[in-house]
Amino acid sequence: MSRTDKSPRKVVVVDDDSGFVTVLCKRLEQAEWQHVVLRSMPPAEEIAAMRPAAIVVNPSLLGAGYWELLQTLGESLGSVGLVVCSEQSTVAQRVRGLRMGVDDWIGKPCHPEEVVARVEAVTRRHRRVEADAAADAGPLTMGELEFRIDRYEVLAAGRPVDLTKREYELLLLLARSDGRVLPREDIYQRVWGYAMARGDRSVDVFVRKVRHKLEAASPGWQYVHTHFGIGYRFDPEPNDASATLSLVAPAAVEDSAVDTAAPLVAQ
Amino acid sequence: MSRTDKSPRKVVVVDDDSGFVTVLCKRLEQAEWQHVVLRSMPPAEEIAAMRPAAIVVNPSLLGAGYWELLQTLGESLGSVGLVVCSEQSTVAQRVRGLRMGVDDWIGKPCHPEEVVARVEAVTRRHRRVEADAAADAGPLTMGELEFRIDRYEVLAAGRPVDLTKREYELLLLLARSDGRVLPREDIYQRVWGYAMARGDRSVDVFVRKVRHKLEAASPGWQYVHTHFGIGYRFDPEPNDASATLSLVAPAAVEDSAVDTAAPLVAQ
DNA sequence: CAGGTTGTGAAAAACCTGTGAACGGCCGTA
DNA sequence: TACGGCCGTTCACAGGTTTTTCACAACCTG
Repeated sequence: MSRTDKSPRKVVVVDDDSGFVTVLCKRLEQAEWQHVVLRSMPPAEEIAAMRPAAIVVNPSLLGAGYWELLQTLGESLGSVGLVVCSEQSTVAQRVRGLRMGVDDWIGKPCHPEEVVARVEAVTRRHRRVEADAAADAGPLTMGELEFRIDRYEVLAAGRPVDLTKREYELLLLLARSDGRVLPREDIYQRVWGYAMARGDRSVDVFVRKVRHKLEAASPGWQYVHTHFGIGYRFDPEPNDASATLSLVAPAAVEDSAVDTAAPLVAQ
Repeated sequence: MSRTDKSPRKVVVVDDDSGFVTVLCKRLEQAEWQHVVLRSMPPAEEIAAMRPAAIVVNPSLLGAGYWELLQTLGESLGSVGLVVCSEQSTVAQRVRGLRMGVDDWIGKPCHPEEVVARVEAVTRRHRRVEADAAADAGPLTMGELEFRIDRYEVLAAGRPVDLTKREYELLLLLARSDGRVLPREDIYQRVWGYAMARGDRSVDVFVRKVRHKLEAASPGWQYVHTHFGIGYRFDPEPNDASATLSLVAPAAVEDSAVDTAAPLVAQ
């Protein structure tokens, strides 16, 4: 599958290793990638606003909130490829990063050509429609909720909802998934950063806590929906009479149409 | 009846380095991956038939047709993740491989945990791309049915059909098989994830449930057809009016036979 | 018509999720 | 150092839902 040239490929490089950056940029130009170089880490939304196909980031610039930032990046970027290029790293760090949403992790020293190739591998087959991505610039609002991502806070009808960090991360992950059903394992993997053990109920418990707080802060709305045997889905729904009825109606399927020729069903 | 199979994730490992394979398998088990180990490279179709989420391959087993094979793999596998795990490699080899469709290239020695994490990263990305593609391409519709894959949901004439996970998977499998007859054993294997025991009637029972729900949600259509002695086939067919009416008012059959041209599509 | 196959309904078994509460680690304060 | 509050984890149980299993009826095919 050949590239569509009409949509210019763009990559954001976040690194302050100027030697590396210089060489990498040269290669990127040869490979016809637009590139933006940042010497320090801006908020994730700012990067998202540039709509790159991928990001190459040196985690040493992420400072204290290292993992949180990686995670935020992974979540908020959606289909944007996330490549980490670090000075040195342990297996454990790489594993954790990969589990939290990093698409590829390269250790320096590395050949810039390989970085380009890995960026391309990560972005291959991505042809995201520009239109629907345009939404995430401002503060994200859904139902009565408003997410202030830069402040780690959620407002319900204007009042702050008091969420712990995990609760916030869980809710944000769900909310950003645009109505998709997220399997428990995926949720765990992305919020906790490592694989979920069999029988772990943490996700359920946190969903309960989040639901409880949301119900208190924004009564009359249902946000988190359960998909039996799979996981959860975020979708703000005002609950009123009609919603109640729709829960009853499907049960009535027992119905008449099936009575075709069943006279013998004694009992 | 050990019901251990919770996650249908499967990975095929093609390598003859038994030490490595042993350790890797242990990790895969911990991470709850089904895995198949092959000591030599079978034809690509054979691998595709196993429907893994990813393949880990040691390119030294590819023999002469090295690159061709990698390419063939990359192409024929479609959405299957392709991870190369090689003894040693040059930058040029890795770059070439990545450009040809390899999703990640790991050099030995490597920590098996990292291999697992990379496999997971690759499959996660693939799933994400697929979900995006599904969302972009619009939902799959057949007859009155509309499949919303990212929501694990089926709509009949616009209204959601309340299917359980298995029911949904069964229906989706049938619907995707594009009119082919699927033997019971195949259906079972692909939906349940392991071989069907002799005399097991689960598939029949679920076909019945699905039929019942579809009949309630989309009357006037037949979707699942029985092939005696073999299995089932999906094919949306509007019932003609005579059949429908004969259940209710047999006397009117003669008159209504003319209606066959425009059966119940509207609305 | 015989013999295996499939449809059907219902009951039993297995499984999942919601829920409340207890436990232990962590941290800031007294 | 002791104390108390906050958080995340774990557990057990209740209440539902789903899946499996069974027995029998209806059906197809040769």
